[in-house]
Amino acid sequence: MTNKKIKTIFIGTPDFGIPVLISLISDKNFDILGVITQPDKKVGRQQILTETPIKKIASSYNIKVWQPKKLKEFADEIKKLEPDLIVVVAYAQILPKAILEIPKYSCINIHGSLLPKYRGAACIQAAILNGDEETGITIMKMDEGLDTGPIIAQEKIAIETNDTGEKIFNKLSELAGEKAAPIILDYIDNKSELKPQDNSQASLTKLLDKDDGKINWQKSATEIERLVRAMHSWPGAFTNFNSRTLKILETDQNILSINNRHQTGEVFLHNNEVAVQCGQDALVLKKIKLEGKNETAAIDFINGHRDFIGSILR
RNA sequence: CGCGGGGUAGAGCAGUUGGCAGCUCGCCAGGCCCAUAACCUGGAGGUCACCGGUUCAAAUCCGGUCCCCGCAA
Repeated sequence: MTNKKIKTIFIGTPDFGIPVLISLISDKNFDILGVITQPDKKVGRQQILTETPIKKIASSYNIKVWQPKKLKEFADEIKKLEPDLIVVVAYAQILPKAILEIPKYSCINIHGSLLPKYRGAACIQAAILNGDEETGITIMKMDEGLDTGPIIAQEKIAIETNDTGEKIFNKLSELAGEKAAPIILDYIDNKSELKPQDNSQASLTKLLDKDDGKINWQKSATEIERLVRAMHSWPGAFTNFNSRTLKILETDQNILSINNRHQTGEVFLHNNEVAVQCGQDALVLKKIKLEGKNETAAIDFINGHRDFIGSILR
């Protein structure tokens, strides 16, 4: 074991990396030289300039924060710091070669899928959309590609039938926080075996767009049920009712095998529950939210919107 | 000052030429029925977000405050 502290730079932006950052800060083996995160952005209804979640945490621990617009232009600065290790968790930029070469223990990335499946940004949602029964985190040594580096370790979790994108996000985030430090220490002590990724099994996920949450009722109820869970809580699954955006927050996990009795997208009552006809089978709505209104149980929603039953969602 | 919707009974919503506050569901009581989540009758339940103004009279008009939400980012 090294008797000197490992001089480490942490790079990340959203909440996802917080547990990892905190575990590294708390671990006496690491000396966090500083944190690199995205520049502050205007956020929310009031367009308030807001710090990234990682910046808030770093600041609260009095850790130096840098927010370069382009990482490439910051390579020289990093070099001067002489880091032994760089840990990247969800930064949203690819690290240039000039930076990858700096730390002697290289750059390590923690990714929210079981690579080589679901490289890229929407890895967590992809696992739910595809109906996978498990997902996990991959800790890997970075190379110049997007999530293509050799794997140091993987940790799996099961995807429950009621798991949403947000829940998996949190579970994986916590899992990463627990496992990151010990796995990285093993790696530095040369106790881990690096396995190259099998590129033939690789898949790529693109960054989610708001429109990715738009429901196409032509699809099967099974697919839409997964979409609703995967997109929760951002960007959220939505449809259109009376020219207003209607968010579908939660559906019943049990699909109704009902076909040919209603038009696609038609809302109907079934066993005192609100259902929508899909391209294949039908889906029972549980929680919905109309634009400008609060979250509502679907069955309560119809009390004040008598025309909902029988309407066609588009 | 980014744009926009909203706050009315336990829930979901109507209700602005100012004039006794309504609907659907739920709840309570009774009735019908072999029976019911069905149906009928009756009932309870509101400081109309808050503060101030105009008026004989404000949920409604005017000014201000708080809170919730959609878009955009």
